Amino acid sequence: MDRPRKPTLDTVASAVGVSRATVSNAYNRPDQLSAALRERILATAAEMGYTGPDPVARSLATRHSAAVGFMLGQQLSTSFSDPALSVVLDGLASTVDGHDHCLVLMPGRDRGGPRPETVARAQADVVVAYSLPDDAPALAAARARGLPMVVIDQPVLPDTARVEVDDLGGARMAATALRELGHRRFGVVTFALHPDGHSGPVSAERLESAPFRVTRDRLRGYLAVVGAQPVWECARSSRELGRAGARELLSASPRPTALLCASDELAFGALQAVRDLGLRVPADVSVIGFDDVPAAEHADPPLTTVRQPLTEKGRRAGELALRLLDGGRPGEPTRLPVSLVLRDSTAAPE
Amino acid sequence: MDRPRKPTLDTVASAVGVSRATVSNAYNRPDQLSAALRERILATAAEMGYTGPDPVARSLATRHSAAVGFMLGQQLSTSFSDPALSVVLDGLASTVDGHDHCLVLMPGRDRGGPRPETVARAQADVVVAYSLPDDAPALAAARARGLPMVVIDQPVLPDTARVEVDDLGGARMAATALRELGHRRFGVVTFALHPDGHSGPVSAERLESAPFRVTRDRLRGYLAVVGAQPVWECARSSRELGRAGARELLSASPRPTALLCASDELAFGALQAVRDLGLRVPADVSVIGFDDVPAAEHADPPLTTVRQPLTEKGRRAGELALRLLDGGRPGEPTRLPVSLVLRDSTAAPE
DNA sequence: TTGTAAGCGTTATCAA
DNA sequence: TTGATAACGCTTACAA
Repeated sequence: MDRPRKPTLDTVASAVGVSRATVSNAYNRPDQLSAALRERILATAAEMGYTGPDPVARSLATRHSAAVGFMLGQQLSTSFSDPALSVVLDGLASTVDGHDHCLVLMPGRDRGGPRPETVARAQADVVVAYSLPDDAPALAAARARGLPMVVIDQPVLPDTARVEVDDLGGARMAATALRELGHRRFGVVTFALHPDGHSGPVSAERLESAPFRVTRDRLRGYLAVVGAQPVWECARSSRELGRAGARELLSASPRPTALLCASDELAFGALQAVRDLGLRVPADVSVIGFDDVPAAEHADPPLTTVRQPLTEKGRRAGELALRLLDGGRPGEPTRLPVSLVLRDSTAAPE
Repeated sequence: MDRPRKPTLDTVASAVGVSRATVSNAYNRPDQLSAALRERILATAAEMGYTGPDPVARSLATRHSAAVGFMLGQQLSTSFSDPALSVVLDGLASTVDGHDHCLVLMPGRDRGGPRPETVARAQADVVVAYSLPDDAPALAAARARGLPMVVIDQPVLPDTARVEVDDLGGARMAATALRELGHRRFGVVTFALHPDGHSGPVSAERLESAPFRVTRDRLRGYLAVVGAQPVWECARSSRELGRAGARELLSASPRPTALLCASDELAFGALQAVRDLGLRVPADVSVIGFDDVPAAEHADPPLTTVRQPLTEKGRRAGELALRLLDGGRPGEPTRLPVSLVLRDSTAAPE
């Protein structure tokens, strides 16, 4: 079988007996040629099985690809499984969707982010980076390419648009509420401070050198209020790891009366850990989360947590991305408010 | 300011004093030149701010872009908010991630799928279609481009790889279980049969002409067992719509003793609707779902549902996509098993 | 080990 | 309204 070479603009052009430019115009600038000719071109094209300009060639010529890239510090699949992240992406997607751009999710991980080669190859006109460590190679790669960038949460980079939240203040608020209820012995469960897969207790030194700004701030916020207290780091923000971490913290004696978690996912695990030990929330142990993901209010008991406007965060990032695409300047960082949502997982210690 | 034209292979080549091909080799085939020369080239490149071959130009020359496209019948943001879909995408993403391909999510909606123009422009080597109506223009567009395609759930198309599940059998199983418990009066809550945004009661004619195979099969499965019973269609698979639909069905008299839902999301809404009316699940009304999303077992009460292996579905689709990418043949459809998971939302009628 | 030359399939500018 | 012609930036035989 003689492989039937795919028709191109040229093929169609010579079939119709016009120039390539004219065929191009038939697709891109209908007003540049007579309706009759255009009709004829389109008909012949259809007949030949030509589906219109090749997207890659077009992108090469126009130098843009109508796509928004997205890079994150975890596995690609986290985009769909982490509740907080997926709400952010929901917001981002709805913005991008409305403007008919594709959303390009980049794979891979190298010290907390896609590999630089991946970034160098990704077909996108702008990228949004989600909570990458300050030193992620992916960041350098994106900059080097000169890709406009919007950064969610971190890091702070010159010439990038930014959307962020007051993690420090939120954490402080949460810890303060607990202290005012009378709690004095705390345990803190956090997700990764460093992209090294470590799980376990956290030293002050490890905390201070952490490249994940968000984690660092939430932790600092907690500790600023409650003083030096045991901290357990989980490699990822997952229920399972939170459960294990909380169990470790709860095995200390005297036992902490309150658990401060860096995310709702971890808090859900902590809730489970308390039950595992035959204890009750909040009678024996108070648990507080961070994010206010949709599941927080349906947890058992409903989770007290620090709310950040996740959908809005994604939406804003999307708007900024589109603006950069149009040649706009990054402008001042967008700072979204946080607030404490009191539910039933917290109470005064007995 | 004189806009500093971005350096290209050519620029670098002449700066180093070699040919363009050699610079290209320095990046793509390190073994084709001496280490020393390569070193020199890379150094000069770095110095000039050249970040390596432009991805679009490279794609044009090689005719592939290391990206897997994904198209679905709902808004882009559903990818992150629909529990069943996001688990499927989780599986797909983890496969794609491991092979260092980008995942390109296509936006837009036109009769249940991205607009054909969008598909024509998307930069991907293969596309995965998720539960698109048989007549979605997006499908034709993808075919026309000659993009290899893997179809999840539907439609059945020649020359495409396929992953599917026995929706009909699963629904039948669920309905049978309820009948055997003694239920005789049912209500059925379904998501869209047609991509027209309609919500309300469903006629037999509307059911039979439905272009959404999955919906049709689940419904047929239910009705085959329970006979002609009232069906309420929701425009989307959402808790809110499920709640409203269930409320309608429950207002009939005599009241149905069991609600058959086409998805867990709808079932969660139905659970709520039963409570809204001051009734109890399962004492007054039994509720059954479909999918077995993670939240099903944590629902109140834990939801009886038809399990389909969602993660596996995505993972298989990913593997098929990668195989097609390597020039493989579509092969036989992959059919994944379903099973009934009995939890606490079903019981014998009083 | 390096270079030459012919693509890859478009868009865009400007003249006819 | 249409057509030359020159980009766009790269890969890859094949020849040197």
